[in-house]
Amino acid sequence: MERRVYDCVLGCPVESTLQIIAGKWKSVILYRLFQEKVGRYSDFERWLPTISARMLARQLGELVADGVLEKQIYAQVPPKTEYRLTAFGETLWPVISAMEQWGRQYNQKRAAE
Amino acid sequence: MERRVYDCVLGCPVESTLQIIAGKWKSVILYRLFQEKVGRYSDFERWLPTISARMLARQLGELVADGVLEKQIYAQVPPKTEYRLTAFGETLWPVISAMEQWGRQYNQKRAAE
DNA sequence: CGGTATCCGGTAAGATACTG
DNA sequence: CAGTATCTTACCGGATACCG
Repeated sequence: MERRVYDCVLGCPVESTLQIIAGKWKSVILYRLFQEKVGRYSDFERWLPTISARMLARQLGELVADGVLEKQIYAQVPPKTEYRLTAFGETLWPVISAMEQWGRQYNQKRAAE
Repeated sequence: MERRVYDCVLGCPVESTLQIIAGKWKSVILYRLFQEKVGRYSDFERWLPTISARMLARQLGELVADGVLEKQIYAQVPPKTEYRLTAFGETLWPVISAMEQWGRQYNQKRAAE
């Protein structure tokens, strides 16, 4: 597994959180999973149309490695995998929710200018 | 002014928020300002001992450009500047607060392992 | 004191091709 | 369908030197 975006150098709690959700797509992946509960690889490709296969696999893998997502593999042909939030991942809801509400306000403010 | 870390490509609210607070040091800068209310350049150098002068100036500048911080310059020798949150910046508190609480939990979990 | 200017390396992120 | 492998690019962030 490759490394994540930011190392935590100051021990500040906000830094630790950013370490998990930073990465160009992770916050959106999490946001969609909070809405949809479960997502397959091809679902994410639809939800994030401009992401590359490599980045999607990496960001999902890092979230799994961090214990935020779990991956369920069905041993069948054609293959099928499902990603969902772990109980630990669910605890991120206050963070994602706050980010969503603030971002909504911000988008409106930008649109009004 | 140089560009920020992530462009918002999907229009997702969480993305917009990440656009503002992403950057290796921004969340910590904001967190400290919520605690201290006001910070001078040299204060940040103490609070973030490992940041380079260039990065400190850049991250502060981007936060000012985004309307989150305001910069007050005193025309005197030696020069003196103060940074504080704008009213708009204050609205980020729910986000930073949620990140701080979650990060605290996470750090404890890591420490217990 | 509070910054800029310049140069540069590491790595996040992208494009494309291929596979069990 | 759900990914890897490989190569390449972009740019974030660091080091150093200098300035009003």
